[in-house]
Amino acid sequence: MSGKTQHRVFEFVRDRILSGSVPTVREVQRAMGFRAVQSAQEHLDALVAEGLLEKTPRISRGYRLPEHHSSAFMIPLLGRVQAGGLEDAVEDPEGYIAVDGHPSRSRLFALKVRGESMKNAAILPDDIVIVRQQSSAEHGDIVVALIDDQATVKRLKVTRDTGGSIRVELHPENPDFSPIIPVADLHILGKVIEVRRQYEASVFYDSDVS
Amino acid sequence: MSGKTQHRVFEFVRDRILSGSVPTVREVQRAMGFRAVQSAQEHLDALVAEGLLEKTPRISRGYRLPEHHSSAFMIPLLGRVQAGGLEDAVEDPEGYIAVDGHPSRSRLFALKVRGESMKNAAILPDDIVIVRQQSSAEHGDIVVALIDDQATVKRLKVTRDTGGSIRVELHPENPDFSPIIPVADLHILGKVIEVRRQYEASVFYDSDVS
DNA sequence: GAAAATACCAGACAAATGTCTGGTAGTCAA
DNA sequence: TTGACTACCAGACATTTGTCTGGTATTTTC
Repeated sequence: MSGKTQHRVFEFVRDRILSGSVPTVREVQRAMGFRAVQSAQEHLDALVAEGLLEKTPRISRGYRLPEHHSSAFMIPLLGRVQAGGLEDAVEDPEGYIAVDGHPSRSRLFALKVRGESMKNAAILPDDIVIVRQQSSAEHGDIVVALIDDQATVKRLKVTRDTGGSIRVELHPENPDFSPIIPVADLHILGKVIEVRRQYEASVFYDSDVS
Repeated sequence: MSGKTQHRVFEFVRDRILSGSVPTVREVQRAMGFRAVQSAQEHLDALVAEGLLEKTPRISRGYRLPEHHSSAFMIPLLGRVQAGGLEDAVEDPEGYIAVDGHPSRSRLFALKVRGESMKNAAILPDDIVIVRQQSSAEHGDIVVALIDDQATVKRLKVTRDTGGSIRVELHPENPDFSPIIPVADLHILGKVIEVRRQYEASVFYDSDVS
């Protein structure tokens, strides 16, 4: 980054892109207080030349952050996921959350965990799991599956019984719950690739305190 | 959502917005195969009227997803935090991660957890904690404190002993570890407000499998 | 000191873009 | 049949926006 103004331009553009609205050249101009469009344009060109920004020529708001600098984007936080799969649920998300560092941009969604069945895998109620959409998974993956018309988070186990036939089970990570052996078809919605838990609003209670 | 075409328009626009590039009216037109701009415009107007989209009039690519007011931004992921506090560590972050929904933009940083001392609080080694910088905290908060020139994540407990004097302890959430009762000054770096764990790269091993 | 580089400004033009008016064809209910 | 409604089309216009040419100071480099 050459100069100080350059840096300010970059910060402005990066913040705008991260917040979801790419600025126009003239918006950069105004934000920096330039009286000429060209001043902003030149800084932007310089940033592109330095590899800090990327752009698509001639299309409005065509600036992007190179992959390694952000890859941040928003994915839907779904409410109820029930029979019928994701299509309906994606229709009506509870909100959106920012993720980064994941390649499969479009096939991600987030879900709030219900119940304590994955407690021993350090996944608690109200945690948010980020899920990559896929219809199959491997042994050991934590997956979101549709059981009894309800989305549930479980560990997938694929074993081979004495007869040599393959056996698929969904294991909770909590001794109080029993494994689920799907009789019919197992509908896997996706694989959990990240877990998040926010403490901010939560209230901690400790009986030791008077 | 009125009709089927409406639905396709919404899906197209939503996917484009989530992937970071808001489409223009004419891009919607072309994607849908309309021969008139107005056809796309009307569908977009309808979606706005239904509350599925929001827009800023007269500005290009001015469509947004509702409740998308979440301003995502990047915070530094720190490497070693040692004596001397945060200042030095923030200088040289290992990288940046995207967060959203938190108000205190500038006073956030992220840290990778080492050790299993918070296992029973569902915080595992290599988890990433997002920390709000503050020098004091309340009973029950999970905090990052500087112990022996090393940043550590613990539960803060403030109790009152029989004499009535206040007693501050840092509790691990793992029976294999002992509580820390700081003799001298306790240097709190901040409060943990979020925990994240990524599974993507991790390898799950289960001895049941041949 | 001259040449090059930096950092900005003024003004313009063509394309992209949001928006408008006024159509047609089909469906559905009264 | 009529009228309302939906879904689309044709064409146009005013801004917005990316891009360009040509300028002026100031600083840096040789």
